[in-house]
Amino acid sequence: MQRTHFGDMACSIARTLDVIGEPWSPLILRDIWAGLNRFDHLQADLGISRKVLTERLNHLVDQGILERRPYDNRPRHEYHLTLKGTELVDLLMVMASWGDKWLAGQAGPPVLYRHHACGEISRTDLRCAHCGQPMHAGDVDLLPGPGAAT
Amino acid sequence: MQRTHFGDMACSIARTLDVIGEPWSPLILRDIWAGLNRFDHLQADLGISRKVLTERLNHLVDQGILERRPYDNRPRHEYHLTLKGTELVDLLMVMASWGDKWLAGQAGPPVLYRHHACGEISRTDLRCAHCGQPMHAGDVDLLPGPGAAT
DNA sequence: ACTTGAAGTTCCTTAAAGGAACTCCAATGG
DNA sequence: CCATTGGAGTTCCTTTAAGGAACTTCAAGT
Repeated sequence: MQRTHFGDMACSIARTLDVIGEPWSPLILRDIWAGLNRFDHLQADLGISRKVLTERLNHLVDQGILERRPYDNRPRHEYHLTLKGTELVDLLMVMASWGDKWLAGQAGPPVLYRHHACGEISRTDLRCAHCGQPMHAGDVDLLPGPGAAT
Repeated sequence: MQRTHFGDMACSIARTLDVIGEPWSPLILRDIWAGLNRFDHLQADLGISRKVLTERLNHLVDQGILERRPYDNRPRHEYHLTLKGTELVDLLMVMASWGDKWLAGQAGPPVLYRHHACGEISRTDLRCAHCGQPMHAGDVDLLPGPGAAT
C-alpha cells in the first residue's frame, strides 16, 4: 500500500500519529516501557517480522522517542525511552484504561496498575491541568490556536 | 500487505489498537467529534479514499464506536459517537496534548482547548482515578491481572 | 579456526491503501 | 415525466507496505 503521511497536517493528533501511528509501534513502546530493551527480545515477544521491527526502531530513534544505549564492548545496544518517549507512555496508559473497561470482558483486565503514590490498584483519569476537574470529550470547546492553518 | 491482528492478545493496548489502530481511524474519530458527521464531509476534509473511508466507518460501527443515525426520509444518515466512542476521545485528547508539547514547534498548537469547568485554555493531565495524584509512566507497577494469559 | 549470539539485511509473497470512475436511488424541477 | 442532482457508497487497477524465512556481519569465547 502507499500510505498518506500525516505529519504535515495542522493537527497535533495527526502529527502524533506520524510518530507512533504505524502498526506495531505502540506495542514496541509498551514492551520497552515494560523492560524489554533488546532487539531479539522484542522480536520474540511480539512475533513481529525482523524487517518491520528494524524499520520501527529506526523511526522511533529518529523521532527522539527511543535512544540506543551500548551495553557491551561489542557493538551491542539496548533501546531506552527518552523523556519525549516516556511522556508518550501516557497514551498507552489511556489505551489500557479504555481497553480494560470496554474490551476485557468476563476475564477482566490482563494487567493491573498499582499507583505508587497511594499503593492502590487504579487506572488513569483525565483532568484539567489548570483546575484539576475532569476533562473529557464533552468538557471542552475547540478554538483555533496560533499554529492553525491559514 | 497482510497485517497481524492484535485483538486476540492478552493486552488492552493491543486490543484497543484493533479498534482504532488502523490508518485514518483516529482522524475520522476526531472529525466526527468536531461535528463532521457525513460521509462526503469526512471524505472532503480528510482527503481519504472513499473506499478506505467506507471500510473504516463500517469497522467503527461494528465495534460500537459510531452509530448511523438517519437524518432524512431518504436513505441518508450521519455518523455519531456512542458512549464507547465518546470515551475513546480521551485518547485523542492525550495525543493532542503530547503533540502540542513535542511537535508544534514555533507556530504553537493548531487547536486550543477551553475547559468548560474553569473557562481557561488548558490541556489534559493524567491522574490516578483513586487518589487524584499524577499518574504517569514511572508512577505505576505492572502486575498480572485476572485476564492475564495462562 | 570454529562456533555462538546479537542485530540486522535480503528477497519474495500477499494484502492493504490510493485514486479515479462508476453505480444506485430518492427527491426535485422544468 | 424525463433529466438532473446529491449523498453514499462500489469497482477496479496500481503501488507499496507487512509477513516470513533465509542469509549476512562482526566481535567474543573455546
